[in-house]
Amino acid sequence: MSSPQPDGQSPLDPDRVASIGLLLSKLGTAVDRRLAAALEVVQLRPKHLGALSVLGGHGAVSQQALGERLGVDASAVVAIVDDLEREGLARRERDPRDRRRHAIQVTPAGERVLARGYDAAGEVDDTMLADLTAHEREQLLTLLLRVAGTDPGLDRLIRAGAIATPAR
Amino acid sequence: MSSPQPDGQSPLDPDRVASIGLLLSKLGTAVDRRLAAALEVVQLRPKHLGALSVLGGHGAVSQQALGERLGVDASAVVAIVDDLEREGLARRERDPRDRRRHAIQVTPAGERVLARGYDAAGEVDDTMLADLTAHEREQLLTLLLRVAGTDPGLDRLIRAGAIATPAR
DNA sequence: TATTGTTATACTCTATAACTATA
DNA sequence: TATAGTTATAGAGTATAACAATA
Repeated sequence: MSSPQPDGQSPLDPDRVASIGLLLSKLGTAVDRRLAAALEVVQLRPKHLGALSVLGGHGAVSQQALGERLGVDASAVVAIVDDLEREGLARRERDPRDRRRHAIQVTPAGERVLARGYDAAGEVDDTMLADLTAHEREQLLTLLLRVAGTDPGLDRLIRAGAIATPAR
Repeated sequence: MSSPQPDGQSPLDPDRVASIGLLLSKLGTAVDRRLAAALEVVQLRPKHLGALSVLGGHGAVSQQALGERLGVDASAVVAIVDDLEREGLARRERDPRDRRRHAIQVTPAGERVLARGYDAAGEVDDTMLADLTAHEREQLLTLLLRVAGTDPGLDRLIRAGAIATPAR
């Protein structure tokens, strides 16, 4: 093995420097895996949590609007809402003022599942951020939000509430 | 348009708190998209850059070892090495001491493409981290590395060199 | 004509199981 | 028997185009 560093410092080759982008990419997939596992108890997938999260709170939303906020294609929204409706977590209702539109409503059951989904996301945070102090978490969040702000799609997603959970 | 916020400028609801995990997940996919786009000029996909990065420097590596370090399945390694070999970026050679094993070697062309891949990753970093000072980048990297350290698979990946690029 | 939702399709990525050749 | 590599296959995610209903 290569010589390890004394404390939590990185054992990276000093001639090389880490790419934060590559690290974010790998961290993202690791989080996805953990999140998917944590959501299994609620029989939800990450995309459903994202959709419920954006829908929750905001009254009725069209599928078009939901897709824009989530940054996913309209055809993908159909599949997601199909799933939510089949599980009784959301309802499609025709918008009487524009009968092309569906107004998606989260059901009370959907709100309850959403709350449990938030718990699952909180567990993932607590597990992965266990070594960080509250101050460090705050620092990390602030920096990540600033990075996300440089990406219009991410910015929209965040403003739409896709990463917000109720204060605990 | 009966949303509580007047326009798209709404900050986060004070009654809700952002999940760093959810944010990391979304950031990861955003980075993936940008990285994939930046790598198109080299006709490389992110997974190929990851493989070349782990292979580069470490002489000959078996596909088994490569898969473990990348955290991907052996069958996926076959496809990746197939791609690299077809493009002349790596070679499979039988290990004479155990003829079941392949020793994967990066070719000089592979090293050149790897260098350009690193450039692409650097561009993604520079774009997404443009608003951060050098000190803040350092802070962010340190925090992210500590978070990654809590995940055995990520830790292995990082130690194998999957996120390292040459110092610039 | 344009827009909303829908369906069909295709391509990528990932994971699993079965097969082969070597050990 | 066990291991390294390979192949086939199935599932989920994502993106595009074509279509029906409605505006």
